[in-house]
Amino acid sequence: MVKSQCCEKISVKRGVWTAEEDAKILAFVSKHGSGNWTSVPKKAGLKRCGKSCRLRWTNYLRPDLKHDNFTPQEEDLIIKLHAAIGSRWSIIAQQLPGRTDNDVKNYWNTKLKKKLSQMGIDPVTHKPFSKLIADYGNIGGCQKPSTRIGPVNKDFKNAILLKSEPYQALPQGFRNINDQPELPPTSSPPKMEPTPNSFFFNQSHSDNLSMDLAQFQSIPIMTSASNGKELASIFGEGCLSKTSSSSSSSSSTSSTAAHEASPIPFSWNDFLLEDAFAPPADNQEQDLVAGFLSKDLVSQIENVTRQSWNKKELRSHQAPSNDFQFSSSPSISFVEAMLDQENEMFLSFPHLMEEPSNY
DNA sequence: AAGCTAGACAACCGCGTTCCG
DNA sequence: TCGGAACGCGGTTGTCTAGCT
Repeated sequence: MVKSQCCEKISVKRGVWTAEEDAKILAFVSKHGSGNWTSVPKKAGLKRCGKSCRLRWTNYLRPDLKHDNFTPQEEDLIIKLHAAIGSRWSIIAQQLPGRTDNDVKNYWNTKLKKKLSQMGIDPVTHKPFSKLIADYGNIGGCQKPSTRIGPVNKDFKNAILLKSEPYQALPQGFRNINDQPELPPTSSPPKMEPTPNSFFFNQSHSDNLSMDLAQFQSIPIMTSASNGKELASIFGEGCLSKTSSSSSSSSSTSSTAAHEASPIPFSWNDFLLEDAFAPPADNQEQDLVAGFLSKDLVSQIENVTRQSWNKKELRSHQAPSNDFQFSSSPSISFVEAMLDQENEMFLSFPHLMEEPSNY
């Protein structure tokens, strides 16, 4: 395997850090500050590459880091942010003081994904597995399964296997937190339809908005970063404190403090993406929701989604983004609409696609 | 007691972006 | 403007440990 560039030049130590090495890093940083990590190993007398030193510092040694367990409030925030922006761990971590992106990522991969799966929620899309099963069933009617349906999410598969008793499978304490009935059975899916016929987050669609995470990530956020209300409205109100502080100050700290000051039991249904897109009940509630997010986060999410969108446009050579729409009927499911969109791309750029569609 | 397994988390890797000469 | 170095990020792998057989 090819080693990273900085580690090719000299023979460097790898693996677990010793207390002596940590002490050298700490002593060096306290004296010279962090930065210019490539020179740190030499100056600090370490046989590590600079990149490794930087990681050790940022992920473990920084004095402002918390090393205790994640609180339920932090869990709550991680899941909601993941539902909104996906695996942008660094952005999520910025909303959790004392936590690193690595911490958040590891916690998600080892704990939260599992918990959501046990709840019958797909941790990738934040939709109930029952809905995904229904969508796959719909696809089966018009697709060639061997060619058009991608690999099913591992958690999805696991959850199907667990589907017989998903709720009962939860630990006792977890059930107490939730205190929600089991997710709707396949026969009575949640209100998910119809699919919006545009990539734009159009207010006119908000009543029946149902979006996949990937779709959301592609959306250039059309709201004002100065208030963030529309963006904030994607979050459910279940875990928000009614005594939330003003929306001008940030953030996770204030929201966490608000949680602690006036705990309101959150609903795991909040983490279903379609619920997250449901509009707040009224303006007052919208204000409360807006207070949930810091301005920094709102603008960061804006930037991320904008960049994502710009890249998408460049790659696809599409017309301006507001012309980029599903051609499908709004009455079909989102998955079908995505497949339609993919099919259009197949037809437009057959030379770029390995597997042209026949339908 | 030994071997196995799963969970937790630290560390690494590769790639994209930013910075700077 | 360009190219290389540094940095940041997300995904993946490695290591340690506790619990179970």
